[in-house]
Amino acid sequence: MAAIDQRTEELTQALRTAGVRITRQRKALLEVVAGAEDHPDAVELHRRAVEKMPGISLSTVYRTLTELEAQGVIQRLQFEGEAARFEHTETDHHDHMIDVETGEVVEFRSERIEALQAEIAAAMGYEIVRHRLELYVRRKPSGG
Amino acid sequence: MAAIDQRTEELTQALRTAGVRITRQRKALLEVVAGAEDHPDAVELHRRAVEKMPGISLSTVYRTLTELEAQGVIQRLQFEGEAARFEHTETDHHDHMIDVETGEVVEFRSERIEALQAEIAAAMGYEIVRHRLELYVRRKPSGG
DNA sequence: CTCCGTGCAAATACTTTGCACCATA
DNA sequence: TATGGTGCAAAGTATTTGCACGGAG
Repeated sequence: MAAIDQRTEELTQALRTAGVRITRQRKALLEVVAGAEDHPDAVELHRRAVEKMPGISLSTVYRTLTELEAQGVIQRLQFEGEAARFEHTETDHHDHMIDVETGEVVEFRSERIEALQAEIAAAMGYEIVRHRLELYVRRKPSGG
Repeated sequence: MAAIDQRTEELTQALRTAGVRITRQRKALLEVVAGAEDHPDAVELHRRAVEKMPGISLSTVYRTLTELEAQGVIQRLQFEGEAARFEHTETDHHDHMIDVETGEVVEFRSERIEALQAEIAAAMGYEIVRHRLELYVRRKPSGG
């Protein structure tokens, strides 16, 4: 978990530099976010944050998530009919595949799709600001 | 508008066959849906339905939209940070491009992207149930 | 010591639901 | 006439906000 601590420290410094005050609550949430390998929603993040900083409120979690999103530390995901989920900003952009049976979320990236999207937008006189691609999938029978 | 009336009539028959009772409220909403060339939300659909059937309630609109979605007559769209919008099910599947400045929604379709998506899912052992692709775009300066 | 952040509760926005009455098939 | 649909108001979710107090810089 040393890697997470280091990542948290880096984020802390970067945020402080950006003029964001690092409170115990924010520290706790940063640790949770840096350590999350899944795609938790606000309530789940709050649940985890409470373990590190008892008493932290859900409002503070929401407020901090908004701030972290603005600072580019995390990204907000909005899947069909679900509460918003969050993920830390990776080095690379990626899209999501959601297993409709299990709810499992798999990340993927396709340069070809990215390129095609830009091409399509350009052909219609637009440039892409951001995009959202979600594949709702089911595990293949795969012969047995 | 004869085309819309005919489309409404077709839908009415299909729904009746599927065991869905056609009330004045549902008739009104069907007409509105069949005549909508844009992507209205529930409140806007209600506004339009009231003109055809004064007194129709928002709850009924929501309930009917859920029913129409289940029957495959319409599709629910969920863009970022907006209330759900609805569109009638076209012959062809398509994706959406949303102009972030104006809010305008443009439909598009790319066989190549569709094929790539299926390919990517297959490579990971999945088959696609449905997908969602949204391009949030901005009009290009285009040398002006 | 001064703001900015926090917890709390209330407000908000969208959507769903319980219930008594009404209308379609 | 027997369901199933409707309007209304109230409840439900997910998220945001006003306010007085508290802690980070």
